[in-house]
Amino acid sequence: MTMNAAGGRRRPPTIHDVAREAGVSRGTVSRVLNGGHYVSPAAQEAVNAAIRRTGYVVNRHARSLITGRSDSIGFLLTEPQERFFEDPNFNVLLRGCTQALAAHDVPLLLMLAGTGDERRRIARYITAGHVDGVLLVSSHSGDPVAEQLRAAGVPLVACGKPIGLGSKVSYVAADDRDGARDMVRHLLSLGRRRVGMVTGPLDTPGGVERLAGYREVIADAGLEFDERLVVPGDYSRASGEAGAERLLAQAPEVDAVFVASDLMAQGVLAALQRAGRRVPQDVAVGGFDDSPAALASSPQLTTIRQPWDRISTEMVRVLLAQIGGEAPAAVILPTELVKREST
Amino acid sequence: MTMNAAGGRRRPPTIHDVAREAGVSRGTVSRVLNGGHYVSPAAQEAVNAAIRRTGYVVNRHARSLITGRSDSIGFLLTEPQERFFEDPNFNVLLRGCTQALAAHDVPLLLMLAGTGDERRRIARYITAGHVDGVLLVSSHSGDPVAEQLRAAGVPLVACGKPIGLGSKVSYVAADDRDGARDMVRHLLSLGRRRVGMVTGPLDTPGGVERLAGYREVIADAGLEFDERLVVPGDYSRASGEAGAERLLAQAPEVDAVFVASDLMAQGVLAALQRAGRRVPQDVAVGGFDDSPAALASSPQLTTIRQPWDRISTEMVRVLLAQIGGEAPAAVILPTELVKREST
DNA sequence: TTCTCTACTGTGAACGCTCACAGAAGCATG
DNA sequence: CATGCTTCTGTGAGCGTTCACAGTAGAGAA
Repeated sequence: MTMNAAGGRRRPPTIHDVAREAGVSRGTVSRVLNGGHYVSPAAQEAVNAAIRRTGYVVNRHARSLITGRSDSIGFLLTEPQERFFEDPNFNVLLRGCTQALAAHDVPLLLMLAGTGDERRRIARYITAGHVDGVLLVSSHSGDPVAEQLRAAGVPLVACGKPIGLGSKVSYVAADDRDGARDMVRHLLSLGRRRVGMVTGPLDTPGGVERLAGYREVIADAGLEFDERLVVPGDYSRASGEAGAERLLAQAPEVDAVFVASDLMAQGVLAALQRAGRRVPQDVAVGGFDDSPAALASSPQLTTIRQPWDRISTEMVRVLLAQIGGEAPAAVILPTELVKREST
Repeated sequence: MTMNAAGGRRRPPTIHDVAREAGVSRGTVSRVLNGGHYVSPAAQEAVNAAIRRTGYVVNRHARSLITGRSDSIGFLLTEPQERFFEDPNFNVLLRGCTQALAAHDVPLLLMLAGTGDERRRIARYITAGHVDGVLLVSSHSGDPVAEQLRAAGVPLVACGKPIGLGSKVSYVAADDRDGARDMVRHLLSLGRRRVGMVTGPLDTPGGVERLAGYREVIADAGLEFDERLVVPGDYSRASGEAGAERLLAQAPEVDAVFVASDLMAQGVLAALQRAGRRVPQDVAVGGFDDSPAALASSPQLTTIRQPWDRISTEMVRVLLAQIGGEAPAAVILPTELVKREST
């Protein structure tokens, strides 16, 4: 147990070793490590060479102990676990954030809060200062963890506009309403006049906004809003399937459907197929997200692309800025209509 | 910047504060924190009360600095990113590991190594000792990162038997061969005699083993192995679709297909449907994984359940044991046949 | 009583780093 | 030649913990 255990690792070089190797003091090495201000080019070079020779890597624990920063951030998901399993958008977002953070050399701690116990544990962990900030995915309203973190003054950036939190919390979101408008306009431009909708959950901002966009365009086109054409969903595939069935029963004359997520749209496609409706000939179907599911389905889905790359990049940028002392910010990014086979 | 910045957080209580509050010394508090051996019940109680009163949470950085442990582990995914986006199994595994680690109060760092640069950065990060061990998902052979970590003596547990790494690396895997045998036996028991297969990638142990199980049962049943009935896949949905098309072209008399993953099976279902074959009447289809995709497809897939809960739990258990000094171990877990609509 | 053993407690040092401060050197200005 | 300024460098202290060690108190044995 002392010295090197079987197959053990040698004691890694410290800033001291580098200093000795470079013929300078600890302070100088530290300055080089932290931006190199007030360091002569000669010393700069000597230190860098010594770092390369020794294979030195900074000990983040020692650094954190004194700076009070942890130099790591948390990715907190408080969605119910089913959505996490089912929805590839989370993976895309997660990957984007990981990459964006990697560029800043900041590790990402994954925190999945399903049960209440987990929530409490994670909240304690975060408020104890073990992460400098939190990327939050929690679209439903009234999330107690989010509120607790906000109250504790933890830098926070939400994905999508959070409902119920004060306006003081940063968020990055796609322009849901505008995307919905684009899609419904597109469906109308195909000559469809009985355009239905399967909504997202209406306790989420995305769900509300996409429905609002639909209503606006229907009204602008001089069409009457028909309640029978709008059925509720919860973003899950199953709810899309059920929604389409209900839609067909309530309003069999429907000739197009705007579905508030690709995952639900998959369910809609399945239900339409079962009912013998051809897509897009009989019913045109438009999704939302441009998730991998949109390409995997057949026919491939026309959909609204959410700029996930930019969303993740912006979330990280805003969070790091906030950690650096800047004020909270809201960023809304444009969406894009992607035409494929289903319309 | 000194004292409390605007809206800032107060300096959290230290072990010192707790000691003073409890009327004992730092050492005693530390002992309570680390298991409570050689501490009188009275002191024990006083310390716990003081911790509760002060809201003390241990400073992990200070602890890590002296112990040399980071008390965190990495979840490293070196799969190509497409699979990560597409395959819900990763999410299930990730969630399982997160939960299992949470029970030990160990945070999980997510590391996604797509490009070569990312690989190098992550390898350096890990070998620098910033995590105590690594949960590895990298099913393809010849993974340079994995080999590097093994060589550096980093505790490592792979998900699935790693090809090409020395036998010194721990792994946890489902019994792929046995699962395949069960499925093919099941298909034969339905009276099918022209049983095809879409394999997984044959540079992965899972791919190899599932094919081996198929061959064994075909042979045991006194049937002849027919090359035309076996087509290669790579676990992706698209490859399942292509595989089924090829299978129908090569051996139109096929009356059952064992597909090496549920995701591919979704593709197979789509291709069969397009070709006008009814499932299961004309062709029975069996998948592998019991991923969420199996329930989402229609008809719902008969499949082989991989015990993901136990896999993740065991991975964490083995890894922690190894960090604690135990020798590497291999764990193979039984699978289970789940009958649904597709057979 | 005296000694030994066990159960428990306190104290200094150290982990590797950053930060504030004190100084040194070079150069221009009075 | 003193003075100030700028640029650079080294040093000591300290971040919050654990660990090894030294010690104390009480119980039981000699």
